[in-house]
Amino acid sequence: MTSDESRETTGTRQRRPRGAVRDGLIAAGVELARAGGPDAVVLREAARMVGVVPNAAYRHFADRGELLAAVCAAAMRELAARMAAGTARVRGKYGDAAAARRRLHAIGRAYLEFAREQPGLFETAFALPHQHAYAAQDGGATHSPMPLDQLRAVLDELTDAGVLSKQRRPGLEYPIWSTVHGLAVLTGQGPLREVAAGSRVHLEKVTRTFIEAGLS
Amino acid sequence: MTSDESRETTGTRQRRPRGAVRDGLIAAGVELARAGGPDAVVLREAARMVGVVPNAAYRHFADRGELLAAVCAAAMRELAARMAAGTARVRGKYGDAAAARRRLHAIGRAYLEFAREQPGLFETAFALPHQHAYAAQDGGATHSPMPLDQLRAVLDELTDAGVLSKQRRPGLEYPIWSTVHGLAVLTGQGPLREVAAGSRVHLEKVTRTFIEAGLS
DNA sequence: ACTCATTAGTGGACGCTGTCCACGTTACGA
DNA sequence: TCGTAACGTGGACAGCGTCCACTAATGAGT
Repeated sequence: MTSDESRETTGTRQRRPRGAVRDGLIAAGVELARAGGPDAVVLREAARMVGVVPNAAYRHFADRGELLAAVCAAAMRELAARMAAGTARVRGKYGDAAAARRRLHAIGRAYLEFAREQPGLFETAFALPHQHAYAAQDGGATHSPMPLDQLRAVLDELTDAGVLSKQRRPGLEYPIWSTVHGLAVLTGQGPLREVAAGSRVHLEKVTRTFIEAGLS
Repeated sequence: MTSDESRETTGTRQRRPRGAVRDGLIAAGVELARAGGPDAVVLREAARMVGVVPNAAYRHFADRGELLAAVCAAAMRELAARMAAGTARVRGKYGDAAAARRRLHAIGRAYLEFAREQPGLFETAFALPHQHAYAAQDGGATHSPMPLDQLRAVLDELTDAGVLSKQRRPGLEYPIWSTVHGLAVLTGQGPLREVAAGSRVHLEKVTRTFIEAGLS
């Protein structure tokens, strides 16, 4: 009604600034994933949200899988940021045993919180299509380290603090990550989803005790 | 070529025995899931494999989700059967500490083996749509207990054998299941999928040590 | 400043999917 | 035996991912 004259004939309606459509598609995809998981990232809908015709997306992504890969990377970054924020809130300088323990707990708590509050994004973060590698698209912004690296850092600190013996340290990040991730998945969309509704704190406490037992 | 006369007009080509179409659709869905995970369970393709028109499926399932739910249940049953077979192979009578430990190990090993050898079915087993409950369709065949129940039984045996103290026992099935499931997911389709290719046995050994530490 | 190749967006189409409706046929209980 | 409910069919629709041909804006090189 206001200005319908700009696209009188055919061709381009109006050109967005450099990379705006690409970023917009990813942002739209993130919102779709937030609401409905990776399957909800539908190319046509994302294009609609950006205000562009579906085919325009093919100028920026080879196919839907490539768009989804970018959305997955963004979701993973949001998870990493959440974890980093969680550990940053813990006071106590590096090497203090109690503080290091609290940081490990904070990492796990942030992980589970994210999985619970943003189930769609959490699922999407791990739904990277097998074909499309991460593409390491560094947009200039400085990101938080990946979950595995953050966990490694805390475990190294626990070793330096003497809480964790050097003998037990190697490779310990894998079973610990597995435990927390498994709990997130099983209680999120998995078979424990009703169990978790009633006794979430109990599950978390048991898991925490279990992990701490695995340290020694 | 042989007998094309049976469906000269319109209507039913030929009627299958009672429940054959339903069972066939589930079986076809299982094969699709085996090859490509839950997203590969496409209603029309399953109907095609059974040799029936797509709409026939709607006489047996309300929608695709309900078919998928049945396929998920079948996949979960196959996983449970695999685990039961794994523990059944372990010799030693109930209450023997060493045998109980071996049974716990066998359960976890079977779980990870199934996830690795049948990634599509494994993913599908945990892809139960949120709307459709399990529907507990007991076809008369006797099934193995669900994974959680099998794990509980072994942990109870470990308690009876004195390996696991009664104090640590309550709720321990959850973190242990989480650990094994998390490892399966992360090394299967997750971020550890290349890591696992080279050092699978190492990951499993570290995880086993971690779980055994959590018992005491 | 003007040209011109590259880039970015449009319009239309195709095949595939899940799902609905109306119809005909078969089987089974009354 | 008959009628009714269960079962399978045919045709249709909208939405999806993707391909092709076309056009308008952009920016580099002269």
